[in-house]
Amino acid sequence: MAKEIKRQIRTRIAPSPTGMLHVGTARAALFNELFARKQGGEFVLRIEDTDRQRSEKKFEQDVLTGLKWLGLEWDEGPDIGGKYGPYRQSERGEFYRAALQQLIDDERAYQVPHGEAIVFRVSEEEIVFTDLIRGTVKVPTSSWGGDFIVARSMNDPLYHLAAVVDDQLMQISHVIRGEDHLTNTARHILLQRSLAYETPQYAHLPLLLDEGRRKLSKRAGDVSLLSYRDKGYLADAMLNYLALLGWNPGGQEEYFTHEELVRSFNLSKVQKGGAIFNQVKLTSMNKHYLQELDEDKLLDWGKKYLLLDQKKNHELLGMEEGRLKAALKTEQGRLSTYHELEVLLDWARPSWAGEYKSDLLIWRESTAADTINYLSALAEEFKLMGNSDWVEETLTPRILSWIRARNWHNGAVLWPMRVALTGRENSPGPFAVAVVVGKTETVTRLELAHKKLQDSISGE
RNA sequence: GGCCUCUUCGUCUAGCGGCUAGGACACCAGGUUCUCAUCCUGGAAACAGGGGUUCAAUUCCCCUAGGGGCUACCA
Repeated sequence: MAKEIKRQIRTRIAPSPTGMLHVGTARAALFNELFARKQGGEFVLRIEDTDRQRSEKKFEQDVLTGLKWLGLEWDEGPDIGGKYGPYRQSERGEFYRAALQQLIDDERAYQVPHGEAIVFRVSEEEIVFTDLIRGTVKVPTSSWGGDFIVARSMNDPLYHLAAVVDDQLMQISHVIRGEDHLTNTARHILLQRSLAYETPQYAHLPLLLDEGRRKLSKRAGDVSLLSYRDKGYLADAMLNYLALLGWNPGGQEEYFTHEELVRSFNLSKVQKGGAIFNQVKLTSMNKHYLQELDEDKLLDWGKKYLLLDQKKNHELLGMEEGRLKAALKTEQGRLSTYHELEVLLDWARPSWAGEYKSDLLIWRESTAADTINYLSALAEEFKLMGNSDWVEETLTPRILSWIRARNWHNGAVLWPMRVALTGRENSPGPFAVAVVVGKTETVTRLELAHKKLQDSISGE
C-alpha cells in the first residue's frame, strides 16, 4: 500500500454572491475556519459567481463584511489574493475551459447539437464515499437522473464543474458544507475521477432549520448575518451561538471565545440532525455577552445604535459622552439587543420632560399626600448636598439613613424618587440615575414630580 | 414518486451497554429588592414505536412511523 503523503489541511467557504450572507453560510464558514485553525491548516474564501445574472457586487461585499464582522479571517481570498488565485470564479474561465476540453476530448462529456450545453456522461452506478460526520454514504447516480449539464458553453461553466475544478486547483483537502450538498458530492466525485483529480475529504453539516423545521431560508425571517449585527447582536455572541448549533465540545460549559473554540473543535462531535436557529437562545447569549462589556465597549455598542437613526437620536448623540457612557452602564443589566435601547435611554436626555402619569409616583403601600411630602423633602435634602457628595457610594448610604431617621419606608420614598427621575415603572435604581443626570437635574425632576402630583390632586 | 439522510426535555445538547438520563435557553414557584433586570434556591419537562442481540439497552442490529434534504442550463 502506497504511503500517502499527508496533505496540508486546506478548507474553504465558497459563497455565491446572490444574496446577503446567510447565517447558515456564516456557520459553515466558521466550521471550516475552526477545523483549519485547529489542524494548523489554511482557510480559503472563494466567491462562486458563475451565475452572472444573479451575482452582484454588493452581495459579495456583504459576504466579506459579514465574515470579517464575525471575526473570521481567511488566508486567501478575492480581497487579499493568494497562491492559487484568482478567487472569484468569474475570473477563472481559462481553468474551466481546459477542464471542459479535457472532458470532451476524453469523451466523458459532449456538446449538445446546437451547442447550448455541455453534458457530462454518467453511467448507472453507486457512488460510495466516507463522510467525516456520517460515515459511509452511498448515492446511486440514478437518484438525480444520470447525465448532468456542467456548462452552458465553454465560457459559461456551471456550479458542479467550477467547484470541482477549483477545489482541485486550490488544493482543498476538506470540503465542509451543508447536508443539502450530499448528492452533489456524488456528482463531484464522478467529475474528479474523470479529470484524474484527487477527491478531498467530505463532511456534511446538519442544516440550520426554522421554527417549522424547514431549511432556514429568507422567507423564514431574518437570515442575513449582518441584520443581526444591526439589531445589536455582538459578533462574539453570534460566533458562540453559531458554533454550538450542531456541535459542542462535550462538557457542560457553553460560553466560548473564538480561541477556545479553535482549541476544542472536532468534526466527530458534529451533530447529524438539523438544528433549529432559535433567536431566543441567541438573544439570551447576547445578553450575557453584553453584561460582560466594559464601559468603553458598551459605549461603542450603544453609539452604533444611535448612529443608525441620527435624526431621532440627535439629543443622545449630542450629549456629553461621559453621561451617555454612565447612562448605558446603569441600563446594562437590562440590555439584550438594540430593540429596547431607545426607551431605556430616554430618561438620560437633558431635556427629558417626564411624560408619565402622576399616579405612577405613588408607591403601592403609600398615599398621594405622603408622596408629595417625600418628594419635596428629598428635593430640599439634595439641595443641601455638595457636588462632591454626588456619587453613588456617598449618596446611597446618606439618603438611606436619612429615610431611616425619619422612620419612613424605603419603598415609599425611593419608588417616587425613581419614577420622578425616569418616568418608568421599571428602571435602574434611583441613586444610579440621580448620579448620571446630576444634582441640578435631579432636583428639577423631583420638583416637577411634586408639581405634577399636586396638580392632579387639586384637579380632582 | 424516486434516492439520500436524520430521530434524547418545547429548543440547543451531554451520554458512546449498567446513570435517580446531566446542562443551557425558555417556562413556573420562592428568596433578595423601591421596580425591573441581575443573582440565589427549587420545580415541571425527553430517550418516536415495535422487534431482536445481551445477564443488562438511550447506547448495537432490523423493521415501522415521522422529519428533513436532493431530484435546475441556481449554488
